[in-house]
Amino acid sequence: MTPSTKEIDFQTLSRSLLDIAWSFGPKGLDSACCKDLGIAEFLALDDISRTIDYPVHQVGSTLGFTKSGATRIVNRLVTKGYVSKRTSGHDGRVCCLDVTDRGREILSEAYANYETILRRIFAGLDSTKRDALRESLIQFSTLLMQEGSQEGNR
Amino acid sequence: MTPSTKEIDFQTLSRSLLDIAWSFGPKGLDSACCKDLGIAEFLALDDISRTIDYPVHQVGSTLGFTKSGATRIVNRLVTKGYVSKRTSGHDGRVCCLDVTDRGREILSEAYANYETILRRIFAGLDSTKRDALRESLIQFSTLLMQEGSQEGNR
DNA sequence: TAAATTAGTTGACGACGTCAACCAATTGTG
DNA sequence: CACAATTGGTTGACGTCGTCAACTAATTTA
Repeated sequence: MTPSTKEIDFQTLSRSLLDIAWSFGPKGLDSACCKDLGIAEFLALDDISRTIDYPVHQVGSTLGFTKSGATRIVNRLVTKGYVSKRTSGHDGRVCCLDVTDRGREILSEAYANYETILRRIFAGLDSTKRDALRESLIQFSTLLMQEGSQEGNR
Repeated sequence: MTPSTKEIDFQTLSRSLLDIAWSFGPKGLDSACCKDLGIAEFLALDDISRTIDYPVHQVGSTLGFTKSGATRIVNRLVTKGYVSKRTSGHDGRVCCLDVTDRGREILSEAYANYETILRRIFAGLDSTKRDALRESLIQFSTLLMQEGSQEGNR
């Protein structure tokens, strides 16, 4: 039986998305761009840098880790000097995370590395195509995040 | 200093791509769609299923693993019954990998799962937008793969 | 023909994240 | 108000994953 065109499209798309994911993973750009940070650590550090009073458990719930796993990730960031901890004034149980200056540097460097590579990837496109592609990727990411949020509410 | 618009765009794009990657990783769709396969195992299984006489070392070089790492991945697929091994007739050192019927079933199920989720993600878009987005994602994946190939040649 | 190279494997081990138990702080209930 | 229940974070034990280095066997090279 020959798959219908529609089915082939979704398989190609799925595989393409998986390839994209793999390319940004530990074997791909993550190791090239993020120095000594795994992708989970990088995302956690980025989130922490954008939010005031970011608690440990938020690392876990945002990225899908257990409390214990969140602690491990946070402790690695602290050990590396990219994040510091302090107790929340509002709740004595809560441990708030702040990005350090060094952490901000690391983030900047990583984003600069990603930019360099993305510019290279887009180099063969005219600016209209490039912008369209960029918008699409951001749109898809937004749709994915929304889908993930809805999944979480089930 | 206020970042220029251009810099913000690449940072947003980078973060979006990382979010996409994370969404397809072990904490995201991979666990939802691929049963007992990690993303590396899934990609290896998919590659093996598309190629005749796929050797173990190809698993390593395609996905960025050492020989040893490739052996581990392959052995896990064999243990799960999704891949079988045989010695190549052309070269007694080489171990050729074949996908089993069970392996094909697993791939089909996983792709069906991805399709279901992608349909849901695209549900709010009209078909023109949907097709454009789909094309863009496949295009970006292709560009990424090409970039990765050039990197490999350096 | 022997040395060098290649394909694949294996033991040891470090990195990562889960589970379960634990402690302390806070919230909820009677 | 006192106590039970819940929440935030940590820690030891442990399983999974992939690397390194050493090894064996097959093939290629000089």
